[in-house]
Amino acid sequence: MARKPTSDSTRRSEKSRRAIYAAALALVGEVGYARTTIEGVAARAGVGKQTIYRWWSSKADVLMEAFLDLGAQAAEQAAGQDARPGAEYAVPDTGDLAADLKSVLRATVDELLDPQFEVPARALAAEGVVNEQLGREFVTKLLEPQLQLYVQRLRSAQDAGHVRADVDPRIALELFVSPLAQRWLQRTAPITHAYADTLVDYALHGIAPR
Amino acid sequence: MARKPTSDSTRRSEKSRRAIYAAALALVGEVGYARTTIEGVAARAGVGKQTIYRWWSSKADVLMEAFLDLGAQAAEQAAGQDARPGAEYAVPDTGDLAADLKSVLRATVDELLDPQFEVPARALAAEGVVNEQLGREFVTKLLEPQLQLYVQRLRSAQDAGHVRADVDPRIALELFVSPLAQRWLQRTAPITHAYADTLVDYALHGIAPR
Amino acid sequence: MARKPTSDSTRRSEKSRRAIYAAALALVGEVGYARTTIEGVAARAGVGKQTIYRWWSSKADVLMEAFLDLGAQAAEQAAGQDARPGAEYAVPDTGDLAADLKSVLRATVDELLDPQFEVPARALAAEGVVNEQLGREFVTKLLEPQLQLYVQRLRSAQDAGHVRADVDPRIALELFVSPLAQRWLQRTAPITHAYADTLVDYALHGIAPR
Amino acid sequence: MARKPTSDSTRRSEKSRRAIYAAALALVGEVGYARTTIEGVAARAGVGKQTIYRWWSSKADVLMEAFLDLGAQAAEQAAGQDARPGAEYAVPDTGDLAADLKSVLRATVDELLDPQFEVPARALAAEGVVNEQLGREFVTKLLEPQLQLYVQRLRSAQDAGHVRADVDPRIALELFVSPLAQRWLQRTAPITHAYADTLVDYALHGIAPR
DNA sequence: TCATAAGCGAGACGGTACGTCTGGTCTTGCC
DNA sequence: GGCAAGACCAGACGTACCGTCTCGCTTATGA
Repeated sequence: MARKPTSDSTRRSEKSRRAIYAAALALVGEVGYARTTIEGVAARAGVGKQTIYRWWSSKADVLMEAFLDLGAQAAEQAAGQDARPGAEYAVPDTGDLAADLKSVLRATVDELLDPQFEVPARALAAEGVVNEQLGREFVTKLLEPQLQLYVQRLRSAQDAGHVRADVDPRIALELFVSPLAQRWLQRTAPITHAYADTLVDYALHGIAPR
Repeated sequence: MARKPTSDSTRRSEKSRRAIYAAALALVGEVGYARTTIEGVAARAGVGKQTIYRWWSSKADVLMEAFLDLGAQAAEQAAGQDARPGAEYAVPDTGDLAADLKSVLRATVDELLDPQFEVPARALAAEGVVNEQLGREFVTKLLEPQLQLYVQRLRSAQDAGHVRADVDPRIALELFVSPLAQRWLQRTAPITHAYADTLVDYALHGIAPR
Repeated sequence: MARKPTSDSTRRSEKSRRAIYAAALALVGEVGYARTTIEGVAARAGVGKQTIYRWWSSKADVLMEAFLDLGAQAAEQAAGQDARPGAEYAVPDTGDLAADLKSVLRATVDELLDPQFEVPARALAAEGVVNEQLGREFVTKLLEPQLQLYVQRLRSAQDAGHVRADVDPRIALELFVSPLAQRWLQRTAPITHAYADTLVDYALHGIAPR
Repeated sequence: MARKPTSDSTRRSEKSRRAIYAAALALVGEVGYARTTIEGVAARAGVGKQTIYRWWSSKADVLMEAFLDLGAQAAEQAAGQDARPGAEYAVPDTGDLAADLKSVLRATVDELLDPQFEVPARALAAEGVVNEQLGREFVTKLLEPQLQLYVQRLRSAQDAGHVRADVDPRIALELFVSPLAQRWLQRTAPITHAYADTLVDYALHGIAPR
């Protein structure tokens, strides 16, 4: 997404890059996405505006990379050795599918409620709704890798006979992930651990009488 | 949301109001939400800027009312007598829950893919993600009334013994509605009638072996 | 010169206009022409940039009008009744041509050495050297009207037989005016009352033996 | 004016110097002084910006040296042996002062009308009006040496009794040189051979009846 | 003869100002 | 008093250059 035709990127200032990420995330957190401006980011980062325009094509683009970087850094910290970006954690596989899914979904609830994560994530998600290019990048780089972890766990559950063989795992995971996502994105209702548990139970056994 | 303290509203120009709605929807459709400006709407509607600021507080606010008006008009056309805004249709109740849900969900798929609907809806949804006040209004006035139709149908199904009594209908409906919403909002995957059907089946019977 | 296509100028803010003139002249006096910026003028005048760009096409244009206004105001003050702009004073006509010319030329020397006049005048003159359009306006509106006063006095002297009839007054005046102008503009040598007197004497009687 | 403390100047690239002069003169001729930029000169000369900043302190400085170099080269071509910079030619001395002055003044008219000379000369003159340091250098290096040629010729005329002994030659020459200079600089009126002749005649014999 | 230091092309950097665009407010007639 | 029109103050936009600062590369001694 970045407009990097000019760069051999050798001479790029690492210090500026980090300062810009930090400033962008801080400003979005403080005044929101709409009132975050490139000028503001540049001023806060102690950087010329051109240094931003040289490497990124838009405010959304800067924030996206800042957010990806934030995730990458968090991952590095969490597992110094296991730093494959974008696939930081796997869904646990204890053999108890319901428990494993609930555990991860509860962690997701906690993350979605963490203000430090929430504001930039919301800003990116909103921009992605309206800006197809950025939306697809958001999905490809952030969302889908997370969802694939569920796909893996569900496949393993199919092998163990805990999920029907004719079920498509990529669709199945949406039964409990999407409701959470929609409640968060659109604020249709509060999200809690109990709610997460309920979603998993309903998704596994359906709502019709057995 | 509108800032109507000034107005006596008696003298308000109906012609201007309709022209503003039309201009706002047209511009959003043509150039997208971000590049739609109050100035542009005013110019296109042949209206002074102040006439917009007098009755609405923001670009999002204008678009929201324009969109609600669009829905209301569509409803009036569809059913001259049954014009209760926001609750135009009920989910059909033929006794076959799966068929009824699939039928409505398929209609929703069609609507989400209609470009005339898609662009302003997407714009409003995006703004709502980031702007809590507008988001809540969007949910209250547009989304939740639609969802309550499913709640009614699910309650009726519970009465008929087709849905377990201990199931919360408000959560249950999210199993098939939210995945569709998320695929549309975030473009994680395409939405089709077949997909809608699958969601209903999975939601009713779960993904675990019976 | 101003780019006034938009304006009916009825609604133009007189207060802003005067504030802009004052700010422009003050800034040019304080930091020089090159370091005077439109942004600076706007800020100092407490005015939006667009209000400047709406009525003037360039920094030079603003300064030119500010300078003309300054002259007009000075003239109004000097002679409340005799406020014909651009032709404020006539060269005196006492019958003694040499004395009359020396008197006016000495006054010009004083004006050229007045810092309040010098800095903006120099800035305009410099811009006019390089910018033909502005240069011509400068000459037409400021310089030539002044020079025509000398033409009138020289014609009167011709009638009185104090200047040869075959002499072109428009050229003749340059013999004493242009040397002063060049010394001032290009700083080739200092300008004094004595120098002014010498120029008049040389011009009247030539440098060749009589 | 150049900031040469760093340099040992032995290692200086002659090729770059010439390329910079050529690029500067070409650009000033093509787009004018204001729109000539150091970056543009560097790019056109195929030179790094630092190579310019290393040897010159400003745009005006570069152009001044380029212009001096242009004059020096012209002089070298005109007289391979007589290449004293800045004092290439003397005013001819045929004994007929009027004829000698007219001849040189006519040549000056031709030079001032030569576009190749005019644009950079105008740019330098304009800068000099506003920038005292450069203005003085311009006068010292270019203008005054030329004027001194007239001083010499007028002294010789005084010796021959063709100019009054009490006349200051440095002032006298301005009677015919400055009008020409002002007409050129400020475009107050056209300059022609006939005009030059008239100036000489008026200056020699005055405008008063003899 | 070869390291070594200067000049060099290139271009990223922190800045400033440009001229444009829009936001939201205010003012002026018209209806 | 609502309205169309549009001037006003404010300030962000994305661009162009400023003058400084590395970066490797070439080149020309001088140890």
